[in-house]
Amino acid sequence: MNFTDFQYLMNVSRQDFCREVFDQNRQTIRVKKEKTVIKNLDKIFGATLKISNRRGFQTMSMRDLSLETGLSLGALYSYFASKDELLQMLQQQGRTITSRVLEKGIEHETHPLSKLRAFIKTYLYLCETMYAWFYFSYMEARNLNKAEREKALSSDLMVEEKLINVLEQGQIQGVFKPIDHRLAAGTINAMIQDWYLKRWKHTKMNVSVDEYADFLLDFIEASYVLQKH
Amino acid sequence: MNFTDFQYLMNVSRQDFCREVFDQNRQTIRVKKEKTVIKNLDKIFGATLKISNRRGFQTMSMRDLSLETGLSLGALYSYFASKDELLQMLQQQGRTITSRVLEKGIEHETHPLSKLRAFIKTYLYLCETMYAWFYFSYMEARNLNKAEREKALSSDLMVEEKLINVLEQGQIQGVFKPIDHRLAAGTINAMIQDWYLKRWKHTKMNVSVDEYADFLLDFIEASYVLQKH
DNA sequence: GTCTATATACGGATAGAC
DNA sequence: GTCTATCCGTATATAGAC
Repeated sequence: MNFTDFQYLMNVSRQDFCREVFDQNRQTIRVKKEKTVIKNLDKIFGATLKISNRRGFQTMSMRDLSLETGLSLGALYSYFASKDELLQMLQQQGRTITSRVLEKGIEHETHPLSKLRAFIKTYLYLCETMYAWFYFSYMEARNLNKAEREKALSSDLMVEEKLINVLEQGQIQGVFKPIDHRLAAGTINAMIQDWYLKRWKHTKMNVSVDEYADFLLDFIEASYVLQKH
Repeated sequence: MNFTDFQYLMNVSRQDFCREVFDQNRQTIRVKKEKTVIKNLDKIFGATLKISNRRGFQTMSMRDLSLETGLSLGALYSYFASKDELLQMLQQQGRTITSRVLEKGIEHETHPLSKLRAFIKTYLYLCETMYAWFYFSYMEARNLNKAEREKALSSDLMVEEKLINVLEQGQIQGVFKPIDHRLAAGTINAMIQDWYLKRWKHTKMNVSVDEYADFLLDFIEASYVLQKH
């Protein structure tokens, strides 16, 4: 699987993303026409990610958002009750997609090494597809209220748990070395997250997501794999 | 070398830190008595890091800072001309120390593998000693003005350049495998930065900085070292 | 050197017209 | 559905007393 295959398989379109948000927030969104809601939510989310990833969510004023989306302040507030709720809508939706796609990405693999490879590629490709969201989510986690912050943390841990399972199963089957799987999963996660955290650097270095994936896999396999298959 | 040795060697005392800031900012700091300045700068920096690392620098109001330091708004503004200048003072000083300590940490090593080990340990120990600053610097880089942001980026790149040099030299001498050193340095940097970026997780996992250092070294050496010495 | 009081601007959010 | 106008709280920064 390469990045093009992934995009075709997953089809994480922005329209679907917005339709789901609409379904889950019908009580707070005062606008009723689906087509209008999807069109404007798409604008709002895009603009929020764009402005926030440059200067931070707190620094983005509602007037900034109004200017960027072309919607007035009043119109914006018919899609969410508060700026904080906008943040929560964005977070929730990203988490749902992440969990769903990661599960889907490894479900058909049986051999530990194939599972590890599929996991890393799927995760990395997902980060690439939704890089603006991942960056946003990482950097704004601090600004969430307690309940939402807990959700963000456990979402990050959930990803690592999936990876720990793959590594543990692999060790039991004699494919991976007996190392500290929690630390291993943590460092692998860190390297993947670096893909979007240092995006400017990777762009400047002219590294594609597939090159980065191959590099990581070689690196990790050289350390963890006991016998090549 | 372990963490205790490092702390003794470097002796990065907060007092020295503040004295240097004072020397470099005599034109903006209106208070003249050195003892007073050092005492209060120490309070101010500590409080800024404490509050900002929980809720972000933008979100921290000058009133918050006043409350936490026990200094009035007026008093605070006799140590810097604006909130933005406070940010710059903090950034500048951390960068200076980082550069100085990293250089010192590897200068006596000659063998590539010893150099790599010394570099990783020194860097990691430095992150541990000044974890609040490193976290702050990473998360607040976006809030800097263009000139200051450039400095922050090039400081991060400087660290990676040092590492690339070590890896390249090692490859020439036949100790390390011929891999992409830029990507390698980047991922190693990412794993080290994860130490402070996910501090809550490492605390919860009860991993010491020495255990983390040993894990990283084993991991990296298993991938990069051609022949063990 | 530090304080209190305040000038001034900008933030999120809402009311009510269209 | 979307707009404009506005309320009201809080932000940074400063002036001037002590």
